[in-house]
Amino acid sequence: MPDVRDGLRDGLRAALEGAGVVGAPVELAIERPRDPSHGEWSSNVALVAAKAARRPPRELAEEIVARLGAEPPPHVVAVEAAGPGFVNFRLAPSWLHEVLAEVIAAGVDAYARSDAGAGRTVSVEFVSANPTGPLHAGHGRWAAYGDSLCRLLEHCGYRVTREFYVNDRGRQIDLFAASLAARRRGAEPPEDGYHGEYVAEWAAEMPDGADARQWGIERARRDQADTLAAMNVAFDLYTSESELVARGAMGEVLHELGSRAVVYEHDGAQWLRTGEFGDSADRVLVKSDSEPTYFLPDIAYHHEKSSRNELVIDVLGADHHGYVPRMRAALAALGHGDEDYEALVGQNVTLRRGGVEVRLSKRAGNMVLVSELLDEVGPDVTRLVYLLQSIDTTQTIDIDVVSAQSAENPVYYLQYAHARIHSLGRQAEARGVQRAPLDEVDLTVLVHERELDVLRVLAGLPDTVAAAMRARAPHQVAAWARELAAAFHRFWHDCPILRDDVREDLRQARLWLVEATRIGLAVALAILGVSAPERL
RNA sequence: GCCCUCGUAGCUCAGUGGAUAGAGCAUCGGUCUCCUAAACCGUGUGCGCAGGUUCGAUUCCUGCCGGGGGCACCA
Repeated sequence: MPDVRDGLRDGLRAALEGAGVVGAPVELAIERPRDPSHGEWSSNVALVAAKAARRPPRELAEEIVARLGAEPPPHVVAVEAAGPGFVNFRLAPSWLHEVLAEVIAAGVDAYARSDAGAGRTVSVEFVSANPTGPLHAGHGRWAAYGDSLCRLLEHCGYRVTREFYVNDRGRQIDLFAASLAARRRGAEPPEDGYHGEYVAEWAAEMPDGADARQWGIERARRDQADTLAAMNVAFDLYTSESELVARGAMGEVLHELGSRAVVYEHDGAQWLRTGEFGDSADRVLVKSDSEPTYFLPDIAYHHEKSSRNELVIDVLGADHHGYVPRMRAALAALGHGDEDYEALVGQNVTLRRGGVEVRLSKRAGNMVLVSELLDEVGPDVTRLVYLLQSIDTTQTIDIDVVSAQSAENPVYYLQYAHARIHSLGRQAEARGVQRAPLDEVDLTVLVHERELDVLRVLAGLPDTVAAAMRARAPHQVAAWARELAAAFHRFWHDCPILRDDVREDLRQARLWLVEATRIGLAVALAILGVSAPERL
């Protein structure tokens, strides 16, 4: 896809050479200045090349400007040296008309795509909630985040497998089964068991003679799968811990580690030398009672994932951050490359209702389920709310605000833009207005600042998507969508389209501008996994 | 005690090694005989504190203070 910066970069390189700066390893950044009065694009060439050139940056900038002025790159109407030595470009609106044509040509399927991933395989594990209960609002964050991250990676040319690991054996399961069985016979669950209301509800559903463990796991998994489906999240691969163990993966990986001489015995237990691979201590693989710790099957699973993927990503909650060094160490001990494993640790979610914080606990009463959020506000709002914020900060979801049918709800701003676009389509149809083919439309009539602002935002989507992918930060796409919505609302307010007093050529160009906006919004929403209503 | 993470406007949050740090909400005041006013326009003494690296730090590093999370032969 053509990029206006290519021409600017070529021009800058030539000017730099003309100025006698040769061979300097210059990181040539061309960015949008924060202050629009500094032009459309700005480069720091002179600042970074000054040292190699042994000249003051401002002076170097002046010379570059003089040389560029003599032979300006495409669309450039003025080049200026500014500040400590920036080179600023002023461009004709034609560069934005080109952007509009590109967006339309690419369409929803192709705009802002890249092949940065080059078809590399990546496994992304997320949610992986224990099959001991429904998904709570905290899990919802990882469901929304993990799935959108996958969409981002796919958009950038990775081959993604969405993975869910089911811890269906071990102590938690024992407790869950015991709790279920106890409720079934009308007794209290064990002290350290599961006391949530759902346990009693599920126990009431349980058929006579059913095995509480097996039935309970299935019940929990079905509940979680329903919730995930309602959130528009679909996993490619569920891996059951007990099946993994049953097929001998645990013994195999233990043998593999043993053959690499990184396992030793101490106090009757078998330890892995994770301390030698960057962890703060060695870890137990097999306890002195011969029972494996949870860690061993986990290693087996990660070994397997690493063997069938070029990159392995785990999405984890903050409470699991301590787990990262040991898994990283175990994978290193198994000979996997350090860069091929990524653990993304996000902060927790808290809920607020009626002005008070609701703690997310598996203990009864105040647990807020994803399914409740879904019931209250629907899947789109639920996902969008999760994705509006970086996972690096603890998120407080105010249920009253999120469920409010008012402007206070941050989701509506975005949805309203979408609804307006579709409303325009309905209006146009009702009035018999049709878009002429793009190559018959004169886009150069788009010179209103509101129109150009929309195009400027649209021009930024490919960069935004690429950056969001690299940063593993889908919320950046959400932020971009809000920017686009804002630009669109302002355009809408100032630039009528269907009104009788609008010239036909301008109307046509604006209709295409709206179509490009629709495409940009659709691309962003697809990455977020959100669909927007066609009317509010 | 050790480790991770966050600290930006009244609130909820974006943001960048650069030139005057943004958006929504809230406040106050404007804008519909006109494609959706859930919109638009105006209204703001904010990067926790102190050092360091850099031509330039809110951004990177160190320390401190404050919030959250974690430190098992539990998972």
